Amino acid sequence: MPLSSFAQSVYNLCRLIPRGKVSSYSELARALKKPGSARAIGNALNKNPFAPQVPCHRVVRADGRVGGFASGSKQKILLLKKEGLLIKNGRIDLKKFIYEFKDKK
DNA sequence: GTGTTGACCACAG
DNA sequence: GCTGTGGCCAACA
Repeated sequence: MPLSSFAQSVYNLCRLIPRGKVSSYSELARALKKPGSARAIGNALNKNPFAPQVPCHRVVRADGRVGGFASGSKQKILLLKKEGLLIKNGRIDLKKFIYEFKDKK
């Protein structure tokens, strides 16, 4: 297996984010049942071997900032704008565009 | 096994 | 709004 199980789970969740919405690294971490691993999530997405197949650009920071991007945060913002999101000063209105993963209990 | 790095987060000032 | 500090986790040397 070319990829670690952790990374696979991350990409798998990214794929589930609907177009026109975004999610946060923390949110992904919670979906993985590993809260606090937001940093590790970003690490996995940075390598993202499935880009642009996987919409990793739909993952932003918890405070609404775009965070980073392998091709430059600018490119990330542009992609999100194309998806119909509103970005203000490099920031996103999470209240409107955040996508929360359903945690099956 | 230890230390460094990184697309992070929360808190304090 | 900003910076700085401490803490979290995974990957790599």
